[in-house]
Amino acid sequence: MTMDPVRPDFIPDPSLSQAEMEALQRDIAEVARFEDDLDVSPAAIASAGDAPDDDQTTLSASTDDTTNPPLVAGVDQAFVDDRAVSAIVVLRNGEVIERVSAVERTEIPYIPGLLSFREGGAILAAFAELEADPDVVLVDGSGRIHFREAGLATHIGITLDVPTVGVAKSLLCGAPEQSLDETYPEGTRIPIAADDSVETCPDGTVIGHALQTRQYDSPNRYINPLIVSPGHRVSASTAADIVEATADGYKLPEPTRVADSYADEAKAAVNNPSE
DNA sequence: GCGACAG
DNA sequence: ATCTTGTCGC
Repeated sequence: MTMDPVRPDFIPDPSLSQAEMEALQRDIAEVARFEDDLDVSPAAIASAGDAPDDDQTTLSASTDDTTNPPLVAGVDQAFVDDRAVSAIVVLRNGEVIERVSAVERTEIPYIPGLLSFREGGAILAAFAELEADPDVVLVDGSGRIHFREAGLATHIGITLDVPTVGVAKSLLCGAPEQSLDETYPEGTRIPIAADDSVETCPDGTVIGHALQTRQYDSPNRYINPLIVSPGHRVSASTAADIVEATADGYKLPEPTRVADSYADEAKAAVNNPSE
């Protein structure tokens, strides 16, 4: 029971023309669902260290959530020449229960807006090796915050029909409701609204948030917020809730951090076939 | 034409 | 993303 495409017709094909890629993204955006349709509540997601408790403070955690802790996966890529290394880790209660990786040749260069056609193949190859069935997947990059509302997280979510969240380190498009050049305290959420750069939905639609998962106490140093957006089957606010629930003292949520280091490890292995 | 642009 | 030394701060 591995994760294979449920919608083969949406698999990112790097041999398509740019116009065809964009057309495919519009089709994806039409079937993408930026509403909650997942089996877990953010409150039931425990980070490393805090195991589920039975007091009544975790209001939205159901009995089932406590019995079957949600599985949260993180995906990240590293590159070696013309090859992409995709790493996936699956966490339960903040602990890694599975990790897989795959290596695929990159067929096209990085083009803003078409990232899934460069990295998608390696990511899907890695998912085909995964045995766990994650409740939600954190993908490095944008989801709905995309020119055609079909960023990497959305593309992967639709192809595998799994709930996904896009976690990016910078803003691809859209208009923050407040300047992102200021220093904000931890927990700050700034809505990102669609503007003229998002051609598939009405201006003003909230397509994601800038989320300050970490911030320095006082110095003249500051940390930029993460850019979080729905991939598929998750709403903008829940996407932010999930990232906040999986953050554990660092800017990046744990699933993403762990996938990050695993990708580096897998990359080292590609450079050193001996190990 | 110019600017902007996840990883 | 990747190439990289030093440096600031807890």
